[in-house]
Amino acid sequence: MRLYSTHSRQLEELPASPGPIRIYVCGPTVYQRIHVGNGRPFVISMWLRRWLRECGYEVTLVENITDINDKIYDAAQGASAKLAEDASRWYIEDTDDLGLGRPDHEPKATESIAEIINLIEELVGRNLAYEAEGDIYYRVARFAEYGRLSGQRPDQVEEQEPNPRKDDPRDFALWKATKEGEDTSWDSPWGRGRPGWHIECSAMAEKHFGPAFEIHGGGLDLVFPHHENEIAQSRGAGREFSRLWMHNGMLEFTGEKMSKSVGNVVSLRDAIDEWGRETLLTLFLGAHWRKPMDYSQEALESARSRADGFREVFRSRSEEGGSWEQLVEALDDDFNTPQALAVMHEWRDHELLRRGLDLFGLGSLAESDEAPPELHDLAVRRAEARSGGDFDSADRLRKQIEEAGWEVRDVAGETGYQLVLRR
RNA sequence: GGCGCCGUGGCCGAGUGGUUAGGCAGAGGCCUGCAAAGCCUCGUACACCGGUUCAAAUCCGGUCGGCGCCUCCA
Repeated sequence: MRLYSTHSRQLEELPASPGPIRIYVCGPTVYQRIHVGNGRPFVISMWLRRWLRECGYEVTLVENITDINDKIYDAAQGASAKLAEDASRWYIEDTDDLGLGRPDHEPKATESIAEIINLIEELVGRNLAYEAEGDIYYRVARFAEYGRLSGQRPDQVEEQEPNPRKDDPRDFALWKATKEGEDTSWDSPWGRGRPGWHIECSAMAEKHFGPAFEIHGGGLDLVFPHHENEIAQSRGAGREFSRLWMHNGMLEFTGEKMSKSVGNVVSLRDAIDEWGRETLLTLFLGAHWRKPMDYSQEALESARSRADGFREVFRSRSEEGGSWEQLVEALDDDFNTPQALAVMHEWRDHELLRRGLDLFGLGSLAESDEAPPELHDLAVRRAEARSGGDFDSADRLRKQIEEAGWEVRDVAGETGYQLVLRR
């Protein structure tokens, strides 16, 4: 199987299966309900894990929850521990409702403080980091590879607000001394404080995988500085770190990135409640993981129609044709889910299609809806009315059935019928 | 300004040198008491300008446009 890596900017062949594939994905910073865009790396990584296991790999998926962050302090107003805990729970609840299962491990930054401090000490010991008034900063200029992942050259990075504690404006914080208004902090060799934004991922990846692993994932917007800094920390400390970098494209809302800072967000919770998990997953499936994805009314309606189309297949006769190999071909080529979706649309073999949909958590589309007995009574009465030529009664009965949320369809034969739940 | 991704028929979206993508929407037809569903038929698309080639959506160069990142971001 081949996957595109941001680092090499080309497709890379995965080691042959069977073999271990360790995947670390950057999960969300939790300070409110996550939005649909935050759900994309979760969905993609869960699908990828299923597919790699299908291919015979031994996959371990670690997806962190960052529960220490400036945003949390800002949003919590003195109750950051509580907010982080609540928001972590919302995240689990909302992604659970996608029906794709859970990653193998979901470490939290707050549960990895010891590892974080150890790693920082090591970086200080290697003279890659320095202390300044209780803060610890990474010395970017000392790490020759800095900028390799993002293609940024350190001297071209725009200068930010000057921070007098930094030797160099490009240096980034590994540890921040506690400031007023911050209600969560830990002891460290440099006094009370808390980790900077990037160090937790380096520490947690190593905690679960050791010095090297196969795949690191996350949103495209994390390439710089987040992942660049992770590389600086981990490789600076002598670890090989990730071999392949997968960055998923952003969700767009009227041509603009869906982002909390832009304010054009739809929560995953609302999206699931309004459209259902099947429509949402079908929408995700129709966009290649590396490309931007349009989240719009039209796109959702189209996805819903596609999902309904699969339901229809299971309502008609199963027919031979199509092969699993078609799906393998699509997914082995950079995990091309839009191609996989196109392939499945051609399948009329129930068993084959169900297996394909199952892979993406859409096996529920194969399940038929069982109408309540009273609707069957109405449908039978309608069929009788029809065969007796009483079409006024038949139409009235059909309307009654529709009002109950179901659709009655005639099936070959005078009294045959099918009841279908309207969605 | 720097780094990167991308521009395919009404819309979404595969496709990296020659062969049908697929879906959604739409039109016509078959079927049907009428419907619904299904099935059949219908679109000759690849931003623009050059170049390479027997052959280019696909390779090369340029132009225009969109999007992301450049220390809050999935």
